[in-house]
Amino acid sequence: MKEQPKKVNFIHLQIDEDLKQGKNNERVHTRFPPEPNGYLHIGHAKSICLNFGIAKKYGGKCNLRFDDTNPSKEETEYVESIQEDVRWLGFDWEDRLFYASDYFEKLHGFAIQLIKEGKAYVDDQNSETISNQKGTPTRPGTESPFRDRSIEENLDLFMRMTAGEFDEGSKVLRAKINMASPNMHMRDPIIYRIMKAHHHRTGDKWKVYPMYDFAHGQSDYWEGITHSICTLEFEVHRPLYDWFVDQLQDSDYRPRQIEFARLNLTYTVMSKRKLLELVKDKHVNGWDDPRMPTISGFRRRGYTPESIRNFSDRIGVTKVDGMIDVSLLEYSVREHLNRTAQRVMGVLNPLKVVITNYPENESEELEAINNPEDPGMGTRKVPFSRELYIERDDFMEEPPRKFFRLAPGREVRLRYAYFVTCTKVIKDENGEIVELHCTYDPVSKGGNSPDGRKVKATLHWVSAIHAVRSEVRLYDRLFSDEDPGGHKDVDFKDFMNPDSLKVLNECYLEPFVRESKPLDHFQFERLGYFNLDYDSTTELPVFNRTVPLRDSWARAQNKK
RNA sequence: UGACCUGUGGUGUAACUGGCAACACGUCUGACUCUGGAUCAGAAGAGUCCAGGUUCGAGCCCUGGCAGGUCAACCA
Repeated sequence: MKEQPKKVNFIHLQIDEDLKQGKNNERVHTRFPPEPNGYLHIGHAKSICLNFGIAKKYGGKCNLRFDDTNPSKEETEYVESIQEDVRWLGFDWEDRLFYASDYFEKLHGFAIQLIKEGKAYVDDQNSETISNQKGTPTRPGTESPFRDRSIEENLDLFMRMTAGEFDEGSKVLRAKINMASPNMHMRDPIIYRIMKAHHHRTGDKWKVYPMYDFAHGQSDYWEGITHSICTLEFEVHRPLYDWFVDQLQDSDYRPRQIEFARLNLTYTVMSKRKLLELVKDKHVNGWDDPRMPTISGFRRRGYTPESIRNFSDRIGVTKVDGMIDVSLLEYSVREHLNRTAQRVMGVLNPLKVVITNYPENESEELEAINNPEDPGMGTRKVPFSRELYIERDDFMEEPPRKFFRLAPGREVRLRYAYFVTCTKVIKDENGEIVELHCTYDPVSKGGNSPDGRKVKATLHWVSAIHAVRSEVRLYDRLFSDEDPGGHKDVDFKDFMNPDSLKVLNECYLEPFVRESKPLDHFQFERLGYFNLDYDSTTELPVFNRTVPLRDSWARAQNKK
């Protein structure tokens, strides 16, 4: 499947420059370093495509590393989902699956080294006191009274912290850097804290855990990462990471951190904390709810890896913090699914049609094209009979100008079938239209008119007795505001769209869909792209609408 | 009253060591069509945050502003 030609971004340019200068023996090695504290979202997909994409472009490597330094938030479930998502997106870390916890021993040794060099000390103060002494961005901090403890005492205390002799929160290990630095992160950052929590990989072995800032840069260093790509908010951490690597460095090799702007999408939230809240408080049905911007949500919704990769490439990579219109994402799926999705006919809001001049108890099979964009996908047979369903929206008793579909006395084409003319409208006692009578023209079989007669519209339809009754779930944006998380005084949940999920139970699809497996993609002609959901049973298939087709009729209506 | 980062059509990105601001999405026309889809053809829309400066020439360089973002978790 062809993908767009890859765009060059500023990171590629910097790598080119590094290569030209012969840095790091001209190696290129990146990594994708998620914390396993939630499911991956589309913003992570951008980072995954970037990091693995760079490795591919430069003939280098890309590691998958879990930054699992906080056992209180991390779980194996997340580790597994993350691997599944990265693989599904089409990327391979080969044998390079790592964990920050792989380095706990080394990190601990490094901390001891810093203590011995007089570059780290144990502080007995509580977090509030330490925080107050840090100062503010505009005012320098003040030094801790424990800053000048002897190396021996520091060593002894740190070993006893490690042994679990002290309570959580009673002591921390801090790097001794500069309390007056204009960069807050250099003001004697905490590098180890006491935590008596069970770790998903190291179990109960450790009573002290390294802070992320103390683990991340060193992990990159030990893995031989050359380009540590991360998001903008870590820019101010870079001097600290460099400081730690300075204490370790034993050659010319050094990872270079490059920051880029995280992805923001309109009408959604993109923070794990907020997504977790939606899941925990049951505002959605789990991390893979098709309305979620998670990779698993998009997968279940019917997005394809190709479309997400193309999207990632189209949005580019910069340091400008912007907001991408979801319509670009939708364009990306439509573009891919248009070329690849099996076409099928399905009626979402059925209106019964009786072809009065078609014989009773008879049926025939008509040939339909599986994908007009790809003749290689072949054709299939669609059953036709006297009683059909068409879309309610495709009939109007009093059609306005420019409504081309069925109306009393009007002739339209039933796709791949016949020309039919509406002869009678049947209503119930409430005046509700319940059935249409039509006649068909037998010589128009297949949908062609031998006499060259034109018809303004082609409708999709399903033979009533052959139809597969299904449930179809229609999704709309989860939030009604462009930037639900961007309001200071309003909680993002206040913007939740009450109509983000609409379930239709009386949908009729052509028999072809019986063959499908969960996640199979279809275009329901004239409606949109859909895929089979995991919730399907043999009695009741369930389909998700991935994205509707562009609909210029509906758009024209909306403008009024 | 700090440090760091960022300012290019509505949105997202381009513009090689200065050389007529380009592309995509979106929007709007029209053509074609057995999907009011797709496709094709075309249009509108920015003079690059502002003000100076250097230069034959500045989105790119310099100076000074302005605006936005990030940083004060024993989170990552």
